[in-house]
Amino acid sequence: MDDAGPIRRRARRKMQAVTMSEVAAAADVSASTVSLYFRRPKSVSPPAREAIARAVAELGYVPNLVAGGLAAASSRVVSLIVPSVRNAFFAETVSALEAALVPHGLQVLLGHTEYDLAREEALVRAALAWAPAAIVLTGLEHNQDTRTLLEKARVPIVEMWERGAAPIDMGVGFDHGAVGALAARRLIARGRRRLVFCGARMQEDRRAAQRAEGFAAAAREEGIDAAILNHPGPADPQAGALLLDRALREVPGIDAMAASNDFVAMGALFEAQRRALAVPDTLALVGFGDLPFAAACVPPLTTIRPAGDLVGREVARLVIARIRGETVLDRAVDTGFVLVERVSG
Amino acid sequence: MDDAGPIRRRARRKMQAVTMSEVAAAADVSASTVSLYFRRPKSVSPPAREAIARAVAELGYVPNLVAGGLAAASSRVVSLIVPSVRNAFFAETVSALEAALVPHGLQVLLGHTEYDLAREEALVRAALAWAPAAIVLTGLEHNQDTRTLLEKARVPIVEMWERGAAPIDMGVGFDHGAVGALAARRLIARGRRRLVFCGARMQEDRRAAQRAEGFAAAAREEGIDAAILNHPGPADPQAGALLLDRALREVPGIDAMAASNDFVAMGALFEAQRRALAVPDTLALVGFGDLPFAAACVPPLTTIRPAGDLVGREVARLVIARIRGETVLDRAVDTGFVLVERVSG
DNA sequence: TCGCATCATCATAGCGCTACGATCAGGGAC
DNA sequence: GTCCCTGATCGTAGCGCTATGATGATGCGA
Repeated sequence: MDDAGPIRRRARRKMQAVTMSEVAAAADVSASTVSLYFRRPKSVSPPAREAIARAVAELGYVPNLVAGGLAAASSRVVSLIVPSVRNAFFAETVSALEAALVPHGLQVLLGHTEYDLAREEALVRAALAWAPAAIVLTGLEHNQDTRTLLEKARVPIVEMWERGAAPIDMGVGFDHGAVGALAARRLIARGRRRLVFCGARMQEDRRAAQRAEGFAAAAREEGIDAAILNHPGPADPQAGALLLDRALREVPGIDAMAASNDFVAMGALFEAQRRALAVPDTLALVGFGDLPFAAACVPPLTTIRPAGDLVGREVARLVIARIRGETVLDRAVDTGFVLVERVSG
Repeated sequence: MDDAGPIRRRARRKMQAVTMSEVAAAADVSASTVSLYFRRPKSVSPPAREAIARAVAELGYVPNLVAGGLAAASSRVVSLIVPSVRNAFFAETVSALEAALVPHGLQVLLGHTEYDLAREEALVRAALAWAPAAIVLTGLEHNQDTRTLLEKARVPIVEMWERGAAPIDMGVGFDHGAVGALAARRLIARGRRRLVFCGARMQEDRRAAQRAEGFAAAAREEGIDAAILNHPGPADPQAGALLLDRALREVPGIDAMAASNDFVAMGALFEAQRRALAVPDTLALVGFGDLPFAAACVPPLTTIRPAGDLVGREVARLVIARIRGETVLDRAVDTGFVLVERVSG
């Protein structure tokens, strides 16, 4: 019952220079028409369209997507969660994905898990707070809380860079076990019998571990007992050098090595060169990634190329289709990989 | 005068599962208190705090930052614009910056210019639409429209990875000309006289061009006329191989080469190996970046290390200080660089 | 006892936009 | 002329939150 009467309140600070209604006033139309002009220009008559365009240009109007997102109950943001952009694979995917989304007016909100599932959960929580148009994350393994959060969210979700178990919503990736198997079969077909898989950070990088397992399993099928060596640090050339050194000591008669990625392979290549160990004659070497330097190495590196940019583009395709309300039939896209036969192995 | 009367409207679709007022109801406090709980927990009494925490956990409440951003006239987003995350330097910076911002509840909105100033302008426009807490972009060179947009925006702005002209607002980076000069002086001090700078994409990558110019200028001071070679494609090892090939043909008697980055240097190293050209005896080689493989090369690569992660951390420091309303005295931070003396040059 | 801080809590008015439904003009079909 | 359809435009009611200032409750010195 406290009808307080005409209390004067201090004017609230204005958030932005030019608002939509100011544009509307300048163009002599209503705010609704200006809004429509941005969302469906074709529904606005040419004269009004022109007047609004002129007003927008003159006033330097920039639409406020925060307000738009709130009103529309969904923002034009795609939340992207990867282990690390310092990893060349994810950098490529992030780049391709962003490039494919921008033409559709979508922007990328980026987060890094550093291979930590708890951090992933925090990032998913933060992502959800933005009412994103979609959430893209890496891999099929998540915390139970993360899963629950994602399942409850009525948002398109894409899990990428892995294939196997059913995705929560949609998936884009390939079978890492098959990559490892391909490397093993390649080396065996070339007459190698003492195989080692050298990986880095496999205690965290589950996909690298899958490649290692696929490698060992395929070797076993051929009656060969392949060794798996892990370096706990980052997957860089130094790890490759260290791993080759260990392999040489721990696996007598080693004649072939597969690396969990091309940087590791390159490190092994350099280490072999330092030891005057002939590649591929004495030691055959297969990498993973076909990173830009693989072809330039001496000798050129045989490697398995996943389509990192294709992953990004396919993710974008699914996301855009879902935002448009189209039904997505292929909810689990296989982007595959190819063996790039060069000289090293 | 159309007092329309009690028109029934259809209920608007609810945007999210649990709202703040539902949490408030469950915790038996007002929505204001819940809001305060999230913004300044210490201003809420312990019993209320506990009740709210319980309600949040039970209902699985996730705050809506879109609404918060609108009401508070600024969002917890930092817009980050780089040429490309496929570039290892920027990947490192993006990674370090994101890691430093997340603990402060800030998220990164990422955009790639691909070295295109028009694209940069579009990205700045899109960034502004999010009322970001800050805008971080790469380099000091921008379109006139971009500059105007940024100057008008009342938002902290950091220009990174370059130093020279005054930044629009704040700057974090180093002098690329000095990097080139350091490379030249190093090679000359080691007795080299026929110098070449090999760069890639320098028609677009202005900072690489600055390194080239600094290199040539320092050589000139020593009475040496250094050549500059540019490869228009991406700065990868293939470019390095091509450039060394060209240098060998176009610069008779060449005895030293500086590369615009370590990938290019690595390509030159491999090309030298292919030609049985001794490094450093016949050809000295200096790179830029100290990327993870530089130390692992054969021979280990002498290179100049910029502090890519430091750039990210310093940017974060400035951004956070400004968001907190602190005065930033050092508006142009020099992150410097160091010569990493190894074997190649 | 009063007066005046201090602290915790609350009610309210937007932030700038979009979705919805209403309105209005113009154009056939009958 | 009437009816209905279509296309363009508009007014309004929120979206979920935060900033602001008001309201009580409590403590403390005088």
